[in-house]
Amino acid sequence: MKKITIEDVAQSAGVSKGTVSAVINGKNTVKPATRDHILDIMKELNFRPKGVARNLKNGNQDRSIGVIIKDLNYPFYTSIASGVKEYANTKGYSVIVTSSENDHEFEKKFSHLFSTKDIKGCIIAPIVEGAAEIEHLFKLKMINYPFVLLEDVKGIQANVVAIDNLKAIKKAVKYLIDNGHTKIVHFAGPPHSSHTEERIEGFRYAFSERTLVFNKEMIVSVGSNYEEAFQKTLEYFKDRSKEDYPTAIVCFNDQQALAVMTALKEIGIKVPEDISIVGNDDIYYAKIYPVPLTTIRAPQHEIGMKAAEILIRNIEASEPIQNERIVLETEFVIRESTRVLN
Amino acid sequence: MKKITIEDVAQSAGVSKGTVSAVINGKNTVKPATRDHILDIMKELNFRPKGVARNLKNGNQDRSIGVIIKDLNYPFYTSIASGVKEYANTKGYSVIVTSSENDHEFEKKFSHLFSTKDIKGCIIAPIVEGAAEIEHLFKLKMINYPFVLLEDVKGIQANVVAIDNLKAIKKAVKYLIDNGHTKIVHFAGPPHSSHTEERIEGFRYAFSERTLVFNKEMIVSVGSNYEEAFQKTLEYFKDRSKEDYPTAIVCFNDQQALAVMTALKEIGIKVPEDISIVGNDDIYYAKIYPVPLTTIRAPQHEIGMKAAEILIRNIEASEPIQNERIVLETEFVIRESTRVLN
DNA sequence: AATTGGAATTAAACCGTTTCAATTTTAAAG
DNA sequence: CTTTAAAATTGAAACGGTTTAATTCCAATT
Repeated sequence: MKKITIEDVAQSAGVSKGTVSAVINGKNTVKPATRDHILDIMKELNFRPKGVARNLKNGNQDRSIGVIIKDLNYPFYTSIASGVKEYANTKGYSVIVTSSENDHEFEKKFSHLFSTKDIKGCIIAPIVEGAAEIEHLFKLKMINYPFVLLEDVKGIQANVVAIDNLKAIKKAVKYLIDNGHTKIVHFAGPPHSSHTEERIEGFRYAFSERTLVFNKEMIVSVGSNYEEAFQKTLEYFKDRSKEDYPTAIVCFNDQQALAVMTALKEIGIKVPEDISIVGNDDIYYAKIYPVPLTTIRAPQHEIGMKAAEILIRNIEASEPIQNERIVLETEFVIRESTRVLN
Repeated sequence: MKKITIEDVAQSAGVSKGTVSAVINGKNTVKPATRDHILDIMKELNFRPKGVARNLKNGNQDRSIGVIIKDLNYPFYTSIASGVKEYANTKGYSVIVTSSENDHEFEKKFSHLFSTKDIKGCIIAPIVEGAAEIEHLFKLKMINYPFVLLEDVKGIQANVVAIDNLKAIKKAVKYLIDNGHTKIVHFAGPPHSSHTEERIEGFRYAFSERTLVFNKEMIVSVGSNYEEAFQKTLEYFKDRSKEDYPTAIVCFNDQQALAVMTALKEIGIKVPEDISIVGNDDIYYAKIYPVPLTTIRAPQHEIGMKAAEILIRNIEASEPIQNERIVLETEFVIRESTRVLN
């Protein structure tokens, strides 16, 4: 089954390629009768002009950039994407977004897809695992394809717009310590993620800066997936006597926090009376959680705006790329899921 | 500032285009010294190979489809997109999503973008306004570009995967009527949207089927934007005596319902004790609203799956498109924001 | 019937890569 | 120093449209 080309249509209709092209592009130079005839043939042959070829000659004018996020359904990421969109639109760029679903293969596929489809550049929330594969990023660099990372990736120098996770968690933990919490626990994110690592580090540092002892039972691997976090929370409390309950749990992110709180409710533990909960991200819905969530706000919109700004500057520069690295501040937002103990 | 081509690089490096091409594509036939030299020149000239041209020759293999939703931050749409993704992935298609932000220009732009970038087909949540502009859809039809609409659009015959809004609302309203609610009001969506219209119709029909009188004060235009809905709700209750309060409000969607409930809380009206609230869509967060929301569940995931299925079937068919129209059922989910009065 | 000019159509050049058969270079072997 | 095979490189064709200058068509006018 051969691909139908404009040549086939032209031949079949007994006209030249140019005329068919004129019809496709809605030019008004074609006689109505001819036009209709060509349209008929196009339909009959199921002719689908190849976009790529159409763009080659004129060098398509519409500018667009891509965003690769990790989860289309986690508001944290869509908020970032909205930020990107807002800035990009002011500069006349369209933005298209894709989700890697935390699958490395997808990240690779999409970065290739973008660079290959005349998307002028892209913003990537990279999947940073143990032995991170980064060839695809090197490939982008080779062809001078502009991109911005939303997280540091070891082994590659690139534009980065990130947040200071370490500092953020540290602030939250210190707040808890300073307000009388004695048994604080961190429910950590998915293993091998740099976010997870950074947050654990921040947690430790808070203890050391308050000259308190840290021990590794304070870190519980719970993940960020809702179901998983829910189950792991249940497990955690299952064989634990009341005296061993933590007074506060610092969660990996707001999604996990929701799972944790739901699980706690199920087993009759009250938030914040029995246990205080701190989230991370401050997604849109955190404030309307059954117990409004105390959390660490990442400036999602700003992250997106800033990344877009850098990206577009790179796209429009004629000189080779000068990498930038920007770290945005977080804000500790106190709501009702934490309480003061002293 | 002329665009740098592979020719320029070749010339500058003193080799042929073929060799440069080999370097770009990581072929191992190039002598390391040559390779490095070419790489240097590429960097120096800031050469960015044009994706479009790269794809022309081999007819790019990776298949992808696009989704145009209306709002990246409304979970209803991202859930649909996830459904699309799930099905598409099983068939080896990548999916990229864009948001029109309810702006017709964007919808037009994106549909053009997709058809022009070798995205094999697309799924559109169309903006259906009064005098809907649909030329862009006709353009797609002309070039036999496969697409699926998530809502009927008057004046065009196309693939459609929709839900029966009318029936859904009717069911909800009848439930309220049958459970003793006497003063029911509908907070309608944005004007000129077919969803808005259908829901108003459903509301009327419920009354007529219960042989009750309907009057148009029962319909209040509130919109779906959070801020707007919040304000309009405040206004609605401002100069109204308690006796004139409705016993139940049927909301346009869950986002609006949240705004309404938040506004009610602010002015001291209790849900569901004073007023019952029914949402629409059943977005992920509806069940964790401060008062878990009674709502009409649209099978978001299934909508996406089905649309993807039809789209991909169309993409892969060699015959001209046979339009399909599928209407999915909704489900009335009773939670805690409504109460029985008799 | 010849002329004219605008409308419709054509043919060829062009866009910027990749591909691949043909050629040249290189290194190893005789 | 040849020969040979393998490695590296070249150059032209190809991809499938769009563009535009040149040409043909056709109806109106002389």
